[in-house]
Amino acid sequence: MSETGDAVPGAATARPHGARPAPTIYDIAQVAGVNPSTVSRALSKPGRLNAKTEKRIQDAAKQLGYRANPMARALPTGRTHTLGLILADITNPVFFDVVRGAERAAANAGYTLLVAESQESGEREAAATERVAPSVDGIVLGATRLGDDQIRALAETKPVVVINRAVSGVDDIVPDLATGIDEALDHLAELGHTALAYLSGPSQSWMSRARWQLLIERAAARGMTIVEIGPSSPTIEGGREVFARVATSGVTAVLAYNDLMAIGVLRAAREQKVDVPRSLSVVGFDDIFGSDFTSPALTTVRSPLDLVGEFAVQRVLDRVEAREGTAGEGGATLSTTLVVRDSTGPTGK
Amino acid sequence: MSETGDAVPGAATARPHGARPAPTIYDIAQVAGVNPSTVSRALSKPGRLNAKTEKRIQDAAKQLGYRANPMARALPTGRTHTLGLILADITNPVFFDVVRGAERAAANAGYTLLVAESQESGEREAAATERVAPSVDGIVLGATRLGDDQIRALAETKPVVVINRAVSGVDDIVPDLATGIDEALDHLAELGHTALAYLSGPSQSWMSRARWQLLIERAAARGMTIVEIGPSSPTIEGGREVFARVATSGVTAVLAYNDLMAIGVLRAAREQKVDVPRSLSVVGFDDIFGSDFTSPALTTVRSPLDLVGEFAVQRVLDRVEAREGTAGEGGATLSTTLVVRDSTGPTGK
DNA sequence: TTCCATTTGACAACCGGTTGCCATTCGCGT
DNA sequence: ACGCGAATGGCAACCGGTTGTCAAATGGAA
Repeated sequence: MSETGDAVPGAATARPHGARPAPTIYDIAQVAGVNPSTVSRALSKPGRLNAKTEKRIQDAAKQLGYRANPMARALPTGRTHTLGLILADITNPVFFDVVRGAERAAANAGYTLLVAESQESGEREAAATERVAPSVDGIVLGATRLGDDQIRALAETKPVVVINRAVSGVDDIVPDLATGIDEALDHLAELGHTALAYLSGPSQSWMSRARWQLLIERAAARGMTIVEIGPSSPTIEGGREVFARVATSGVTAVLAYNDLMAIGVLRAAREQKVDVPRSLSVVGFDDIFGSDFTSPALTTVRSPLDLVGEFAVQRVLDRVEAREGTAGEGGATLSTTLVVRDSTGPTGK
Repeated sequence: MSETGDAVPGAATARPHGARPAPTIYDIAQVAGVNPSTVSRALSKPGRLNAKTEKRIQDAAKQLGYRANPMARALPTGRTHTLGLILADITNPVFFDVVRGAERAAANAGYTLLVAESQESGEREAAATERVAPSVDGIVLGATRLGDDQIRALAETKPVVVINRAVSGVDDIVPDLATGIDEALDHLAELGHTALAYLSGPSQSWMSRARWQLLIERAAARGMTIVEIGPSSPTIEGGREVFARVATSGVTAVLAYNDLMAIGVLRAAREQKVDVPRSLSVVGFDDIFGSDFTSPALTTVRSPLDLVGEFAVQRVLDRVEAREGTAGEGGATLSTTLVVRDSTGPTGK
């Protein structure tokens, strides 16, 4: 007889929060009159057991309000059903959609998302990664400050997918920049622009360099000229600061590394009484939240960031579950597009 | 000698990902020549052991690159060192700072944050909560769709703190609305406004009602009149839709339930050629990211959302660690303030 | 040197599941 | 009615820590 949960001797059940302990498979086993291992099988491998027995167990589980203890399950299996998402800065609007897409994909697969922030610091990021790594099955790294070697080392530990960056030997999800850049250049060409400037972001930014590379290449193909101005801080302030150099560069249109910088340019232009888009066309990248609040509303190259998050999670999951996944294989579905708003217009000439 | 990370002896068992198994206290015990339990004590209760032994063990741990397995630790102790943050909508900019503040507070305390999103659906939220609850020590609930009873039931299971809402019997962190509202009304009064309108959000929104209650009370005290227009969707679209009713209501200033709605009003006003602030002053709530991108830039009542997140986590932690915490006790440090920008001005009269 | 009070650290049980192995039972064909 | 193979479910070990108990070792005092 000896009751299971009640008269536990030494335990004294001095629970932290005074709640009664959650039911376990042992409780269910007792109610259903079977062995705990049978309960485990009934719950995790439907069909393995006699239908009647299985039903009896499931009824008991339901009746007791049973919820499997994830920790207990993770211990022998090594699988936590949790994924880590590590971001340089949660408040950076670029990541909003990434987080949402990732969260959704994870939830759909029955996984939970652990979000950690590195506050733009390499050390903190390393610390955050170390803290998160042991309790997740896989990791999505966004705008990481980690070095290639650190990332590769991590990737040998568990499945890792990098977003918006490429690290040789590590999976990545990067939207296809070419489509959006082509559209943007075509758009500017149509409006008569031939002399462009690129306002580059931080010099270490993989994405800033990638955009710049593609821009020179594609601008050249169209017979347009383009100069790089920067690098500078990828913020509103950064954009504002380089405005003077834009104004004196003689270009009629600028593409900023990101929307924040583009907004900075817009502001500086307004302060200097430079008319956008009449005297200067401005194009951003990312289409972050709020980029249509500005006046003029910002024309920008939109990345499907929610899909980036979603695909990144799917890719990690493919690896975790050892299936030959091809989530988001080929940038086709991850193409970027130009969102034309009011910050671009015909050249003043 | 023996370099740190290199010759880790790992047994190279066929792991899912091919990685060598993480070192355990058993490995350390073997290296240090002691019993595993001794290792456990050396690592978790410094001082309990002979200094020499302790050092030897710690050296071995360092050499092996030991990281405690959180699951294994959580199993006997019941403490996961993880906190759950459940939000209705991660992409709602109002939560950005909450997430950041919460993440920081959690990280500082050595805790990890588990973020889940309910996608504005009560069912999904219940599901998300159920999924998250077993693996966290406490929960912060933001903009929840759960009923009071559900929340109370959850709160009996583990420490719960609700933000931006009050549920009797459950801890909450709500900024002090009065300070900001007083400032806003004083500001409008100074500008000559006497007839105001409040654009209310969803009728079930606790926060929308709370703001409205305070507004009538404080407006009356100043001899101002105020009418409620709404309820409507707390979005840009929602704000735009009620603009017609604002225009015909005869008021000279509106306070919108949140910035998104205020921005909607700004847009509709521009479309209708209504000059803001000359013909109409507009005040928002929250000071979300991007609310200064608009033109005119939005005057808004700012809530210290990062502190809300931070205090909520601290409060949960106080309960989790059973200390008599008083984090954020008294709204003093959580006062709201008016951010005056360009959407408010003297009445046209 | 002897004896006792303290340290120190080993043993083993336990947290709540999972899973390989094996004995039993069942159903079926003949 | 009998024999056989497959279906079923019990047993026990294990995942990696934590912790109560207790014996051994240590040190100090007499």
